[in-house]
Amino acid sequence: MPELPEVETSRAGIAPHLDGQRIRRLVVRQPRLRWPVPAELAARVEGERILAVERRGKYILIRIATGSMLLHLGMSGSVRILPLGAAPGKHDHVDLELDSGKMLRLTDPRRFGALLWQAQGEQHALLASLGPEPLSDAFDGDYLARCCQGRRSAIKSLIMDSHVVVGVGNIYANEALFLAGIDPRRAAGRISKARLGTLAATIKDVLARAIAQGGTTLRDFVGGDGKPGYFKQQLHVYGRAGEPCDSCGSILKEVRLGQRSTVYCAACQR
DNA sequence: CTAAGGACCTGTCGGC
DNA sequence: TGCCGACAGGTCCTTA
Repeated sequence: MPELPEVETSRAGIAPHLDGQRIRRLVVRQPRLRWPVPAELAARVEGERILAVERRGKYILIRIATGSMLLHLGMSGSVRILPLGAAPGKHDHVDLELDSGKMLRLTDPRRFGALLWQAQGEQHALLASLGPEPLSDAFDGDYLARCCQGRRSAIKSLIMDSHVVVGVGNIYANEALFLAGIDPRRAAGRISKARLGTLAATIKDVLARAIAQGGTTLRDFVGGDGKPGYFKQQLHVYGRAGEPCDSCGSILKEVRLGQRSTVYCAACQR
C-alpha cells in the first residue's frame, strides 16, 4: 500500500494524536509480521510518554525516552486512530493504547509490515543501510550518477533500491521515469549525467506533489486522519497500460522488471 | 561485488 | 456460482 508519500501522510495524520501522550498499553494480537514483534516490546513502552513521531524512508519511528518503535507498513499495512475499545477485525494486529482514550491501530492483511524496537543511541540494522532521503539535498544528480556508475541493471530497479534512495516504490518509479523521459529498462550505467540530474529532480517533484495531495489511494488507503489520498488523478503511466500517453497519444506499454509491473511510453521514454 | 529470483502472506479479480 | 492462476503499494535473503 504505501510508498513514501503514503507513509508521510500516515505519519502526519497520526502524529497530533500521539505527540506527548502516555502509552497505556500495547496490545499485540498477531506478533507474526514480516519479523516477529519483539516479545518484550510491550514492557518496554507501557507507561512511557511519546516524544515524537518521525519518519526514515518508509519507517515510522515512534520515539520514547529509551528508544523508538519502528513501524513499517509493508505492502498492505495502514494505521488509524480509533477510540479505545473499538472491536478489532481479522487483520487488526496491534493496538497502541493511549491515556487520551484513543489508540493507534495497525491493520495489515498481508503481514509484510513490521513492528520493531530500536534502543536509544543505537541504530537498527534495517535503518543502517538505507540510502538518503529523496527530498534531502544529499540526493541529487551527482549522487545518483555515482550510484549508476558501471551498473547494468535497469534504471527503474536501481531507483527502487532502498540502499540507493529510500521511498521510491513502484508507482512513483514509473511516474518519475515518465516525467524524465527515460526508458525504465535502460541500463543505469548507460544514462548521461545530465539525464540522471533530470531524473533526480523528477523523483523529488513527483514525491513532493504526492505528499501535498495526501498520497495515492488505490484501494482503501487512508491517512491517519481517515481521508483518502488524491494523487491518483495525476498518475500518467502507473495502472494505465493500453491507454494513450498523456503527452503524445501513443499506447502505453507494459513489461515486467524485477517482477514488478512497469508501464511506459515507448515514444516519449528513451 | 552484481543481478536475478524466491520468499513471506492474504485478498481480489478475470477467465473458464 | 465455483475454482484456479495471476497479480497487488515492499524488501530481505539466497543463489549464481
